[in-house]
Amino acid sequence: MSDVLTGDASIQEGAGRRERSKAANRQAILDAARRVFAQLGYEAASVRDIIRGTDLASGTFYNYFKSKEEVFQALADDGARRFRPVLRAEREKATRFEDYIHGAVHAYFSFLVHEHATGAHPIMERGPHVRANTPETIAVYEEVRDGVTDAIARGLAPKVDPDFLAAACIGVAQEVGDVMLKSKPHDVDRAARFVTSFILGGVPEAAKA
Amino acid sequence: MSDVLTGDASIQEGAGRRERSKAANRQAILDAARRVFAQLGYEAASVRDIIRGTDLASGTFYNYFKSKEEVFQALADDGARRFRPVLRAEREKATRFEDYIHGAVHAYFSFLVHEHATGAHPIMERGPHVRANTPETIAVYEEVRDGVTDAIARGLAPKVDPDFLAAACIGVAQEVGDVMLKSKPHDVDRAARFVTSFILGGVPEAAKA
DNA sequence: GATGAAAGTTGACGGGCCGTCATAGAGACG
DNA sequence: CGTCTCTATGACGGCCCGTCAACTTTCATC
Repeated sequence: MSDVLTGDASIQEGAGRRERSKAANRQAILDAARRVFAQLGYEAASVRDIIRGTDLASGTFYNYFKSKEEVFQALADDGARRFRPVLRAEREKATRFEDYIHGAVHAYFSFLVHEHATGAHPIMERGPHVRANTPETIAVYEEVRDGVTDAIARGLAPKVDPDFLAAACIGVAQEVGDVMLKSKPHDVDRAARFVTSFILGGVPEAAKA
Repeated sequence: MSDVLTGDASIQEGAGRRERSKAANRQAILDAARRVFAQLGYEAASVRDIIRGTDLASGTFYNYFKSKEEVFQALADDGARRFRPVLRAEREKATRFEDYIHGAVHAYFSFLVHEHATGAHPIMERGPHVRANTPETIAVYEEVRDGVTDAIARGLAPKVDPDFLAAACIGVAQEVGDVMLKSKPHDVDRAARFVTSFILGGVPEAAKA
């Protein structure tokens, strides 16, 4: 039930009727938004489309979110918020740099496949592709950067510009992740091995430059 | 005048009045769109905003483009169309894999900095980040994949899944490119060295996996 | 040049979505 | 039960969308 990967954000039951309904409405909007974004794509979707996916009135939407963009960010934020602890756990679990990278990459790809299955699919095929830059998203970026900074400080990895390295790791993971999602069946292990090796090979070379 | 980097697409003069005006209008719309997207961001921009940036009437817009998205794609397409030959030239010029990678990466970063200076700046800071998937964009992707496939075939690089490798290269270049653009002054050489080393280190390792 | 067809431009129009707001209704609390 | 507060509602003015009939410009032909 409390699987980190699910976004159900199980509604807290111990509270007044008021608060429960509030949480339920918010969640209803988020759920509808996920469906609508998946179906029409972010661009084409309208606030009205989202609200029509619930049993709420149009005005109610604005009690919860300022705009379509804010809903999207909330969804992205949710994802990042669920994923970051996973990443951090990998960092703390690992004693070797290789284990950290592989753990993190593998976790990311598993996460990707899971989200992909949860109806986020068509959004990637349709129109301009859209990526959020929310606090939690940024936090994930920073978690990665801290991870590598930490590894360098502990002498597990050679001295490299952490900003570049974090960017490089994220870039490889994102793009290879996309390729993996486009080919079926999704071979998480193969992709993770590729990316891990690629990064681990790249780091010492980058350190020399 | 015929600098590959400029998007002026110098209007052909040897043609009827009709065609010249058509080309001029199209270009006017594209120019206005570039300005408007840069100023307001892609999301916030409206077709009306774009057309107001020209001396044309609203209806005229639709003689040239179906939608805001199509203009955006045309801009992306233009960029990709100008950049692809540069990439191909690097591929044909290079005799060693390292030279190809470095040439390509360096060219890409130079291109990035140039575009960045041409008012594409604020678009990256504002709202959800948007990336196109146009024929020419895809062609660039394929050019990269062909480049690495070719290198592998000629024995310049170890045997690796070309799709993964192309994705990895593009991912690293894109993300590190973003980081480079965010830090001033833009140190193209440093970023290019980093990415080149990273990739060249990663490839042989990835080949083992 | 004069002329008619073809191509292109224009801005007004119906329709839809936006975000707001006055109103109504549903909890909370004594 | 009364009252107060908080939330939901949907109608409203305003803006943008994409279309289209009317108009203007270009071009081929005589």
